[in-house]
Amino acid sequence: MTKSKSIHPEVAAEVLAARLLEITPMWLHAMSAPFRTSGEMDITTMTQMRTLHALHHGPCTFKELISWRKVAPPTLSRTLEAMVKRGWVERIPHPDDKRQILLKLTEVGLAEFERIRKHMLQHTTLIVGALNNNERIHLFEGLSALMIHLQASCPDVPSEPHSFSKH
Amino acid sequence: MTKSKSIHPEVAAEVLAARLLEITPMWLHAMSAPFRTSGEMDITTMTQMRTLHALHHGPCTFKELISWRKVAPPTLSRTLEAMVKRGWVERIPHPDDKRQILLKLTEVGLAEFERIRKHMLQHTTLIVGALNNNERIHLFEGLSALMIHLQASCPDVPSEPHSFSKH
DNA sequence: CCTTATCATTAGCTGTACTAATAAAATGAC
DNA sequence: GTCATTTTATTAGTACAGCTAATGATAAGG
Repeated sequence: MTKSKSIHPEVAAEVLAARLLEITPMWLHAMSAPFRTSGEMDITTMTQMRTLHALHHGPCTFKELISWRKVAPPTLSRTLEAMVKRGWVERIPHPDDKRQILLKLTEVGLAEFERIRKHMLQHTTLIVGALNNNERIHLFEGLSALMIHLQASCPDVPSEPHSFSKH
Repeated sequence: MTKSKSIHPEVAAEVLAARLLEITPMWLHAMSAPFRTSGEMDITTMTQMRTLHALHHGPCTFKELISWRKVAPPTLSRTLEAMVKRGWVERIPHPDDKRQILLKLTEVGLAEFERIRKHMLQHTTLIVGALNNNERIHLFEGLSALMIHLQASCPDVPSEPHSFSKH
């Protein structure tokens, strides 16, 4: 029981992949359901949450954001339009290139990000609280390993917090 | 190394939750990116894939589908409209209640489901293939435990394949 | 029989994704 | 230095997913 190796001497990549495909929709649903019912946040604004997350360490250019989110420029343009209208994000002229823009979280935007993040963390904690410590260890270890490999192609934030015009 | 307990004597639910929140967007992106670039499937049609999955074991009523997907009736109605237009799903009159309808996969719909499923499995296998066996064991064990708890509130398919008018 | 409840759809809103076309600014060729 | 080219963000237009409110058809109940 304590040593899983004795139970599963080997887990084929395909078996693990199947499990991941099974659990992904369930997980998304479990994670987004409370927001949906509370009317607080929709699955559709997960994308806005990602954008808030990208900016919460500091400003970033439009160009970097589309490259990180891997979306087409008009898609981000629209998302930003909505977020600017809500007072979460500011468009700032780029000091070195008038074509480009810098995106920066407002105070309100940062507060909103942290509020939602806290809410999501509480909810997720409640879900995984149903696991016992041994199960949590397995999941944590496994996810951490997966994350390392995913991060190579998909970093957590677009890049280091910027320091423009300091050269 | 072989016994994770010696490394992590305890993983707080909140720590695990934070990791899950971190990895979820990365995972979604890694999973959907190739479909997006190939134009084969979009993140937006994940919902159609779920609907196909719900029906691939047999017909199901509209009512059951909205209860399983936990979406508003008009949402499913529209999704079905698109899927019917593609020839993947049929609307069948309910034998016992003229208000209700039964949804059934067509041959084409089933083939499409299995084709996409296979494609997704191959891609996911490629991703988790980067993990070593020990990591795969952890992830598999952890996900399996999580799935059991999620399944209570979110079953894999709406219900058993139906057998109407057999009573 | 006639009111009420249930069921699926339509209409109309928001939001995310795409491509194609556009306007503004930077870059390069000459 | 001027003009063509490239780069950058936006607008226009389309498709899809989510919602609520309103509709029409059918079942159920008084």
